[in-house]
Amino acid sequence: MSEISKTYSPEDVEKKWYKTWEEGKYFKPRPGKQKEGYCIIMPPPNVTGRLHAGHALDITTQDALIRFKRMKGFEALWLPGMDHAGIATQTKVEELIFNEEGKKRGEYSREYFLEKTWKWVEDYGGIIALQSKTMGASPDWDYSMFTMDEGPHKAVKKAFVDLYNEGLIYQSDYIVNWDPGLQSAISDAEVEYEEVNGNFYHLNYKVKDSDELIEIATTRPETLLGDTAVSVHPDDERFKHLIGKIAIVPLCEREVPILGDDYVDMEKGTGCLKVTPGHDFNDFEIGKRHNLPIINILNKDGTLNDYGLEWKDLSCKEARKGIVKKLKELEVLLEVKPHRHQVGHGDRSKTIIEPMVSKQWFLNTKKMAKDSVEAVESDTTKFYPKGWENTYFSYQRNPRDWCISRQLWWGHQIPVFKCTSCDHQWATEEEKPTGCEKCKSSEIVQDPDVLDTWFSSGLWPFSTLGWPDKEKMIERKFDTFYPTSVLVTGHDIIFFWVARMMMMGQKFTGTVPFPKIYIHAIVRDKLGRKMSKSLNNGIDPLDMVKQYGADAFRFTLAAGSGYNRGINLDPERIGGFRNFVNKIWNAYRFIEPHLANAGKELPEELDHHERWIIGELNAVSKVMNESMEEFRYDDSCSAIYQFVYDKFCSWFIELSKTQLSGEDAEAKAQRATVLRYVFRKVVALLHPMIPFITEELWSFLKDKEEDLLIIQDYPEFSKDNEFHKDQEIMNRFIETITGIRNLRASVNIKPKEEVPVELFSDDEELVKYYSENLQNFRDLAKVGSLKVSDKSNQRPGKSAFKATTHTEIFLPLEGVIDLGEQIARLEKDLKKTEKEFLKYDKKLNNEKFMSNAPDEVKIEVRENAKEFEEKLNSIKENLQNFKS
RNA sequence: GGUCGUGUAGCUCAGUGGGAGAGCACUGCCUUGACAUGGCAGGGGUCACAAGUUCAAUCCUUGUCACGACCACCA
Repeated sequence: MSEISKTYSPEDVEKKWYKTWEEGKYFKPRPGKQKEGYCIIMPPPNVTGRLHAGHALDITTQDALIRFKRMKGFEALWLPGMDHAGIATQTKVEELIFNEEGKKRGEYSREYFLEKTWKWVEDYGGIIALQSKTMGASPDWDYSMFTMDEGPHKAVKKAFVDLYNEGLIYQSDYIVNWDPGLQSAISDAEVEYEEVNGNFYHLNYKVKDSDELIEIATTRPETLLGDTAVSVHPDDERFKHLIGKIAIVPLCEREVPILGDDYVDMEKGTGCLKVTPGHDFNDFEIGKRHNLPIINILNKDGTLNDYGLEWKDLSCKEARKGIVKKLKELEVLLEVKPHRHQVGHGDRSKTIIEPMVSKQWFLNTKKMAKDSVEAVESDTTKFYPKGWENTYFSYQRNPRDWCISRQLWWGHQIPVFKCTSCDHQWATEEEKPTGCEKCKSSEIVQDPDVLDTWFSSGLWPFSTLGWPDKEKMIERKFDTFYPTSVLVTGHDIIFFWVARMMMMGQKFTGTVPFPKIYIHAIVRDKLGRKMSKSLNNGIDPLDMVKQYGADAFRFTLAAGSGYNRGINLDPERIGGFRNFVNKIWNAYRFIEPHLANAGKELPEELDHHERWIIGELNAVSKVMNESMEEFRYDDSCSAIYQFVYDKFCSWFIELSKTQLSGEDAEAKAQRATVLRYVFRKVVALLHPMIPFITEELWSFLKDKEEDLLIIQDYPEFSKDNEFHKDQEIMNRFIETITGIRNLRASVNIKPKEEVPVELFSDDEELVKYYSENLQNFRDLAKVGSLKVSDKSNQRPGKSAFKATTHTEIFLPLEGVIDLGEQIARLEKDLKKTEKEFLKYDKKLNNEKFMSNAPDEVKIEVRENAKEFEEKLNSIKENLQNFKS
């Protein structure tokens, strides 16, 4: 035998099969027996991205699904793509230009920058797609889309113009999260709050024409330069009398009104609030209520502008120091109390966010959000696991208008034009309109801002399928694949992405973009911590693939994926599953020499063991189908693991050895046939999880005319293949063999040494079965001589003895065994069994139980009681016997 | 402050109103003809705590404690 190596080496196998699949166009959707499409849209990774553990899980769960559905006979499309990632990419290219040319934004033209960015995308972008291939991802790469491609760009324009003309997109001066690093507005969702150490500064503001002072607490003293009011609660007895008077803001000596406003919390701070509508969200609202002027004290880069007085051009942080010093000198500053509070940071830039008023584009999402909530409430779209609905609802039930404009260059430029001669402003899908639609002037300019990246992401499920271009929709089979079948993603982007797709999908296609949403876990390190650069606890998927093979890594991720929220990934576990993959390899090595002997079809007449393994195979097929359908990869993996390892390798292969090396040619051929049959099903069942080794083994197992495993039928459950009786007997047989082995070990019999065994049972079928399978006892438990009889017969004397609920097992080894030890062991067992028996017996004697419990429970308890009574009696009698 | 979630074997985690499970780790024995990335056998848990519902609670209810995620607030 063998050219086949003793251990499986993944590297060459993986390369070979990926190439074969890709070149053979096996990832292309092809119509199958289901006559239906099945489509998963891959969450498009950032064009700047590198494969990390989260992607690996994303890929594994989606790829397993798409491979499963492909084998089930669906026209399966996994549509890959790439996101232009406005902020991330812009930042990267700006850095590049700065490093190469020492120039900053504003020192080169928009055209130059975009040229550079496209070049960057071409040269370095999309590495992640190549990396995905090492994981065995099977999307149809020919279908791939980039969010900046012409198709999605047209979709973005169409969507924008429609929403604009409907009045849902509007432009407004409003307070937004301003990222001074990016010099752009960002959406609420892109702000992350971090706790930092700060201070409460207590300041005294003078009240005009009075000796009174009003004490105010603030964490940001520098913003007083933008104060346009002081506010107290209208019912606050302490300050009520000040309402209507004028306060004087220190430093700038600005006279501002003292207001009464319900928003003020009497309990907080000093009960007096300085109002800075230009730089605080709540103050902005107060300002609106009282028609206060808005003063912007900041430049776009976060430094102070002319309102900054002597601190002009300093950053807020710098200015604060100077201002505090000055306030102290002026004796305005009363005290400084340390205070921990949350400060917003840009999720990409990590710079401190300044609330700032500026002119931005907003999308009113109220109606769309409501529709998207209803779709989930009515189960038109279902979350798996269901709990994530709450997260989704919490965002969608209180939608704030979405700030969709970004002061960046990389992205979809807002398709709004303005006429410089008549001031008319309009949105159009035309890329380069020639003149004003009203006055026909050719003096027109396009809005310089670009759209939030998530705007184009929201259209992704249908823009990738050709929408809104009728011809493209036919070409890309919109009708077959939309709505898509399921969305698979992590919970961190339920709001960013899932909610937006739900809104846009319903808005523009009239239907939800997917009926199911599977939210997978977040990958963490083995201690449950998030993977991060600072902890240096990241696990590189490429490393894992290299070390253990893609299959083992995939199986580990799948086995850890169900309805859980986190996967704690420990490389040691991958090692464990690498061993499993190797086990499969070696199971094949065992079967291989017998393949030539094997028939194609399962024989008509199966023997007991064969019926048993077919029955177990049937059962595991059922579990696999059901669990995959519900995204319970964990259940799928443990079911197939157990079947392969335990049922197939430990028992069926072991039971087949004697047969296969025997003289009976017919029996040999039959067993070879069954082994081949079962193993072909096993690799098919496993293929979605571990595609590489299964494809490799299939190439040895398949008939010449058969195609690759990737498009073979997935094994199905069949009523004809249920063999409950054989499973029951086999389970008892396994218990008996284990019992014999246990006894051997307990009296230190060497593994090679044969022992005599006597079995007693009142189960006639079992007695018959034991008698007909003497050879199996020899093979599996080194039984030299076996005596089987019913319990009416005389038991042997001093022996190693064990009772099961159905069989008494004796190893008559007088002289070898230590009787005292045996008795001690039996007494321990007796106690345990007694306890178990009493548990059931007590119930049977409990009137309330007997009158309340359902019949099937009573029957079961009665049976259990009987079984344990039998075991109990066996132990008691024989113990007595040994003692006498 | 709110929402959701978690607490089961040394570790990582499944699970069920009626007999406590898996993988890894651990112990002992085995260089057995597929596999030492292996085989056989084994030890180990008051199912966080308390009360309640029930004939029956690890599972349902309430409370307590601990932990986590997200959201909001933050003068």
